[in-house]
Amino acid sequence: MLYLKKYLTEGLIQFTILLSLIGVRVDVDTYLSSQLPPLREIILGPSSAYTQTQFHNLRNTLDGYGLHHKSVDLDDYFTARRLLGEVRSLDRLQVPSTELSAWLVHRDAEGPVVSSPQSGSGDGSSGFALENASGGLEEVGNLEGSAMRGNGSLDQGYLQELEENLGAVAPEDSSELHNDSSSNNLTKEDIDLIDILWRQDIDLGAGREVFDYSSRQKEEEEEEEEKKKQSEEEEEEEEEEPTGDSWRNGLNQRGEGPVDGETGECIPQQLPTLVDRTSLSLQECLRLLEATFPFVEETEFPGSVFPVLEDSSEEDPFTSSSQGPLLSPLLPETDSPLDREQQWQDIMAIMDLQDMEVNEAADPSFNTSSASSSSGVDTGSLANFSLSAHTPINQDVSLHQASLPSCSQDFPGGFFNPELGSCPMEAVGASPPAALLCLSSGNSSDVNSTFGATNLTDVLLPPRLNGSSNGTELPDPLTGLLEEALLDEISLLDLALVEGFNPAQASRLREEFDSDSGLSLDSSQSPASPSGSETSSSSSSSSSSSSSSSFSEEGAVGYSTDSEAVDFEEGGAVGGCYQPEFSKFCRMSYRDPSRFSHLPQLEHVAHNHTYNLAPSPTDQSPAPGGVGKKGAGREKQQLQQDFLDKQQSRDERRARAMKIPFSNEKIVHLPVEEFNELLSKHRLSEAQLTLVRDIRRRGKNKMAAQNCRKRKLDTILNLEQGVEALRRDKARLLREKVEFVRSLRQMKQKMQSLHQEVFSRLRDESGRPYPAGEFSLQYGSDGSVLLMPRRLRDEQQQQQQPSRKPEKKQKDKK
DNA sequence: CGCGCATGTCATCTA
DNA sequence: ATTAGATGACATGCG
Repeated sequence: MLYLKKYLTEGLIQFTILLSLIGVRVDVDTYLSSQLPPLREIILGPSSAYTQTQFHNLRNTLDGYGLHHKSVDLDDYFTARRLLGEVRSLDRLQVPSTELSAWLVHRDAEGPVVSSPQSGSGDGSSGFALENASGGLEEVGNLEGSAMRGNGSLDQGYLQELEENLGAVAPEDSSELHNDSSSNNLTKEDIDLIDILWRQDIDLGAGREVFDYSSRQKEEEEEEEEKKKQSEEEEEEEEEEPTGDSWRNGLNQRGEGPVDGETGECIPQQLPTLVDRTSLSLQECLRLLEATFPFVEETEFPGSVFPVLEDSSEEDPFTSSSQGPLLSPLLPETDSPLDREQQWQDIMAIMDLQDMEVNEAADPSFNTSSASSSSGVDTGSLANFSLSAHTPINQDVSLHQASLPSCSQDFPGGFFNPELGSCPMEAVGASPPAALLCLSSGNSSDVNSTFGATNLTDVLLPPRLNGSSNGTELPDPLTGLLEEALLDEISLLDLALVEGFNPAQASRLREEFDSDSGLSLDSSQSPASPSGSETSSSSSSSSSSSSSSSFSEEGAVGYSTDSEAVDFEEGGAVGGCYQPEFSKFCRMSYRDPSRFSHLPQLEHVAHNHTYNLAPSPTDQSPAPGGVGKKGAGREKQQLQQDFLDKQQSRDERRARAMKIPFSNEKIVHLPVEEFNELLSKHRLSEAQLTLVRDIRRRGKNKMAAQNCRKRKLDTILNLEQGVEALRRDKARLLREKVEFVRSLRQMKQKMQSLHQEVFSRLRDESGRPYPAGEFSLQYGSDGSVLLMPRRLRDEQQQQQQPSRKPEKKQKDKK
């Protein structure tokens, strides 16, 4: 449990902060309430991910005014607020809400697909399940378990076959699929372009709403379907023909511009991209699926992705699979911490990815700082995308998002369905075409036909992004930026984030571990390091500052005038051997040389800049003891007097001239009551009283001015520190983002390949492949896989919309 | 002599 | 109303 808590806390908080930094309101409940109810309580603990929310609450409710302007909290508050603002200003990102859709099918070694579309039933539960040989829907279970079952399950041989064919078969299929549209042959270059487009599809990350989905209803529906299946099987078979017609009808409609089931808007026709650059094994891919499914809200198989399938169905491009596969659960229901960790990593990667390319395209600093590397990931793909816009073959390549509100396109790329928000709208406006092109990377011929074959990359992307390419190898874009020093900082920052995103703590930790920060921050941090000399100097203020956080609190509150030092020079009052420097040192404890010895500009801070006032009559009056002296004695005394005059401040000399019977230190530092008592004890003339009060006033003000200046200095230093910290944080975040992008890219490639492969092996009873444009694989929460007509699925989704929230609440209670 | 810096001082505001 | 503290502005001394 502790492990889980730690991991979730860290991961979720980082993730939350990442989102928050880029302006996305983070609602952790949305993620966790339905899927991981226990984790919610965990995260809502002291180290809550809501820390930032609390911070916002602080800003909203108090807005800083509730804090005393001298308090440390205020400094922390402003510091945190400033830092947060700077961080937010680093990248102007818009993270789209994307969807994550995943599919997994179970192939039956025997026979054709048992189930068939359940259209026109009128009961709404029209999706039909693909039964395995044993009949009935099969729960998503352990992958190996399913495989070993042999009959009705995916056997190992098939798994291996899939795995082996992932790299080769898929591109083949893609080429065949593309044949129908425009190009017959996929050259290597074309495949590269497709791959590039795939990479560009990276930013089509999954949205949070994906994880909101409660598929319990689908479970019930599946069960209901299972019950109905036996009775309606015959009827379904009868309806299969019209359903098949409906496919064609739908495709015909699609030819005119298919209508999105939800939005009713035209759906640009998409062609599939079947490029596989798998480096992961099929098992890994399946694990990934398994990790993803618990959060899959909407399983959607690309409908218009395979428009070609309908026409080419007779050709049966999927010759590799002669057997009629059945959908069946492949996902193991492992719940090990590792799997859960995998899930979180996947989710975080997906979510964080959303703004990746947008950021890269919009953030000049990013591109400049990591010109060669960052572009290697996405810029390269973008550059190739520009090529693809001119290449006919690329028009057949579909990289799209299934859930685009206006132009939803169904395609395996819809695994990660970003919404329009991920597109840098400011570049081309918020028009859906632009967004579509931005997100789907100019994927289909429809896109080009609809919006012209203009090279949109010129519009959407900075020019330099179009320069580099290759897209094959993806060097770390931030290797130049992120140096080894950042590694340590990452952990520190993460720790700070977990602890509540306290910039002060983060920076403090950072300073503790990062000695060579290169900043002149030593002044603010030095109180802690040379504490030995400091504590010995009876400097209460400095000690207090050293114990507190590093952010300017010492400047705010740490300059307490050590009244205990008042008595220090008592007795040496007027005309005595009073040492102004020493008294000043004691008085202004923050002047501890150890603190400022690091600052060159403060090396001479201890200078005694006592003013030499224009000699007043009292000042020129000789000291009482030296009036009647003669010769060397008098001269000596005069020299001594001059020395004292130089050493003493104006007020001290004045006090000495006015024969004030107590030291200036007392005058200045005594509390009001004691000061008044002191005045009452001594019979002083009006002039003396005035002088004493002036001395007190000036003394107080002098200290106040010193404190004020110290605060200013600390503020400046802290600003420098904050800027540096933000730079590092930014670099770290960028690196993490790139890593997430990589991970997600691999995931998507694997997912698409797997899905493509599995779906291509599906055959209806007549041995024909199912047209992907008309059917979609849909997953239930229990792992069951349904082959469902897309129209019916859309209807179900619409019906299920209102009941989502109650379901989530129910799950929360569990 | 002018400049920059540190410091002191005053006036003013605020709590 | 008084006091203490904060702070901007200015003055002063020093290198």
